[in-house]
Amino acid sequence: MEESGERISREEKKQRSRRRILDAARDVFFRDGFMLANLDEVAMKAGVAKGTLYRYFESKADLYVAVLAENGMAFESKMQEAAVASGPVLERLHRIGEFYLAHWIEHREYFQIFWAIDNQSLIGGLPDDALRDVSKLWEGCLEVLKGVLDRGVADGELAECDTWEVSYILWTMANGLIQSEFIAPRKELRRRPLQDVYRDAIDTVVRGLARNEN
Amino acid sequence: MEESGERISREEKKQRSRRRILDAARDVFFRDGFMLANLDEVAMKAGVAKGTLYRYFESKADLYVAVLAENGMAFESKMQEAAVASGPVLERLHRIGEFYLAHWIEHREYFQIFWAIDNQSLIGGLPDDALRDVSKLWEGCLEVLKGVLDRGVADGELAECDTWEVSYILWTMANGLIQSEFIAPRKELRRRPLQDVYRDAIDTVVRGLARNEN
Amino acid sequence: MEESGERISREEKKQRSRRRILDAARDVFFRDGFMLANLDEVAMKAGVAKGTLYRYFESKADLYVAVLAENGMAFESKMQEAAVASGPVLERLHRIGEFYLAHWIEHREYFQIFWAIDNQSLIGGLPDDALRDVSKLWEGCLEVLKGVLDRGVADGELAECDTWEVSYILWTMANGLIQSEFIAPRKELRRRPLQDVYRDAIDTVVRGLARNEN
Amino acid sequence: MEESGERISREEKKQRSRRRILDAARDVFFRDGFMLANLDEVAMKAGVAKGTLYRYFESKADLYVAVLAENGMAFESKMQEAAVASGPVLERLHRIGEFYLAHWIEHREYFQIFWAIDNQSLIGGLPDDALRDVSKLWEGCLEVLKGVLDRGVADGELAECDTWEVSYILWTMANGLIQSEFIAPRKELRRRPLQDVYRDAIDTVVRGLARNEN
DNA sequence: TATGAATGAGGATTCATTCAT
DNA sequence: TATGAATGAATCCTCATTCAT
Repeated sequence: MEESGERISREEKKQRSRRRILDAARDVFFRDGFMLANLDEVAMKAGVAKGTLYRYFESKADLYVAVLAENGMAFESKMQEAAVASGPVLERLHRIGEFYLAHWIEHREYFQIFWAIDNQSLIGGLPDDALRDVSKLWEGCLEVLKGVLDRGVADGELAECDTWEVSYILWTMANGLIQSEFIAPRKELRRRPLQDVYRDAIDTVVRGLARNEN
Repeated sequence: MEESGERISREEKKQRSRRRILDAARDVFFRDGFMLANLDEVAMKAGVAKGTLYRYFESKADLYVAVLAENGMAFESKMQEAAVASGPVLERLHRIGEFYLAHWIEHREYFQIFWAIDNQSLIGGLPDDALRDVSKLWEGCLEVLKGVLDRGVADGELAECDTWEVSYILWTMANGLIQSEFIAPRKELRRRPLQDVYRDAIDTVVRGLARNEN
Repeated sequence: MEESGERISREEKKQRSRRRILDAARDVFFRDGFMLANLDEVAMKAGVAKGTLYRYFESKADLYVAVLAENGMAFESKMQEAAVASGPVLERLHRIGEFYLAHWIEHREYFQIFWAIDNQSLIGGLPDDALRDVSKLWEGCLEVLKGVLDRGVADGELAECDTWEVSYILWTMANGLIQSEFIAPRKELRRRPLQDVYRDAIDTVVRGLARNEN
Repeated sequence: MEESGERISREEKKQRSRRRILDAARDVFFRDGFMLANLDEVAMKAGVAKGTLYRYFESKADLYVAVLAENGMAFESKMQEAAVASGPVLERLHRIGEFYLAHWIEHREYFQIFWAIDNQSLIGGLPDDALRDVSKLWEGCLEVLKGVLDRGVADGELAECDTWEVSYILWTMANGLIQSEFIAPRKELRRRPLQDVYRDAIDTVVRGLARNEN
């Protein structure tokens, strides 16, 4: 019992340290960017010694990737949830869109990085794993969308169309909207909530598809 | 006479140096990104001494901004051209879209940077001027689009609609498409030329607007 | 009874741990050298925790010295053996030489270290004890040689000579030969076994002494 | 004129800096060894900034190699000189031996390092070039010795013998003697100058060869 | 005006050692 | 007694910027 209690206590402490390091790293990385981020500060904010970082993460890049991966995993599981629900196609698309925008606007820093991570020239020095993971993340989104559209076409709710391409357009539009949210001056030009704009955009596209059929 | 000739020759020399520095800087910045770019290499490629860089540009960031600004100006003047032309609304939108995609895919590095420049966490250390300039650039695009749509509505070619928002959607869609072009694995999922996809997207949206009206 | 049994078992365990640590340390120290050797790896290879090392050895240097001392003791006892045997001087010198070369070529890493240990500029940070121990080791060799030579002179087998100096030369020659064995490219220049070369060298020197007398 | 004067002054300054860095590096490397040597101290002793070191040498190892190479080159040219001279074989061998011992005892730190450099485990982290250079240096010595012996045999001054092997023995003996000089306690056992011991050793070996022939 | 040598602050990483459990 | 998490000093190297020539 005592032994077990001891072990748990140590393990707990370890987990807490890891957590604090990740949190501190997230703050510093998002404020200063990968290159400018200073591990001294991360350690200080996490309340651990500099060397302790290296017991948990092999390198600065590794720590960065860990920060990103955490969000990626959270995103994926929530995305699956949002997609699983049943209902009419439009409604399902709205729901997915709502989640998608909400998630990335809440975690805007992650979006920026995921979105730009492929552009090696902006970051540089990141391990290839990170790139691959991010690519897969986007691919998953497209597949979810296509699944919904395919179902809609099969059910006769949607006009026949190239579901890959429509997924692509919808996804692309969402990303463009989110990104626009982060470009400071743009916001003033838009008076409606982003989610409403996207909802209308979805409707417009779907209507466009329907009409195309006629 | 001689003095004037000499002065001109000096001025020419200066311009040529500036040109070579900018070209070298562009190459290096785009290959390595702002943070990783090395001014030693820029100087070498430009065929000038390192110290000479500082006679033309105040700092690394200043040089970077100069590189970006050059492209920004070129883009703006060409964008105006593409927009000025007359014709039916759809055709004008197609033309603008074609130019927009073509330009940014040709200058993909600029797009990446313009698109992400406000994300401090990716770059950091850039002067505010750069950010403002880029914002204005995007604003100009939206205004051009809105002008075309307003005209279309006024002429009865287009259904009544919130032209700001439609501009926003169209612009957003284009940006998303371009960005997607740069995410390696995405390309394989799209079998049609990007420009065709965007053309259809425009049509779909416009059709959606028309049908919305009914 | 039980207590005693337990104590023995504990003692045994301790000895086994010590043994495993020394073995692991030897491997790592010889592969990477004192400075580059990593105690993490030593602990891992020994199958104990890092902290445990410090229950057996006070410091990295202390562990290193222990590794060296072990070989030193083995060498000394075998050297005594090789020298004790009787027979004509030449034969005894041959036998000692054979053992000397064989031992150090088998334990080349030890030789390298013993040979260079006083060169602070190569290692550095080692305690003075180590240096003293090694010096004594070499001194012992010289004394053994001198003993044999003195006996040879006393028996009339050898010409009168400065036995210190001849010991010195013979010892020096052996060391040079062994060292040369470890310098990669040298090996190709020598077509005969090292032991044969040394045997001839001994003969040559002894012949030289004899002739000198004449 | 002025321009040229300027250029020389700069060049001079550069050479002086290089010189000071090498000198400081030699002192520190020889006192602390490669691994323990601190470039901060080197810079300080050289009276330059830390970064300046890297304008002259690519890395710590590169600087170390430069220090060694300087001595290597000096040795080689002097060795050639010592060997070129004419005279009876014995006399030439004595002269070479005298130079060899004198040089390495004067530059004892170099000897230690050259001698042990092949033993990666003592140093570690040195570029392969260094190793190759050092090997060549020793090879050169052997070739010089063999040249002299071959000539002696050809002239009938020396008995027929395997000149490779005799070179090897003579060289080996010299190295052993020099090394013994650096093992602290040994020195007290030898009352005659090292050079005299070696001279006698050469004589003994050559006499041994002659007698062997008979 | 152009040069390029010199600068030095700044940061990631390692690892022997300690100590609470 | 054994553990292994935590420590933090130590150090190499980079590179934007300056300034004497």
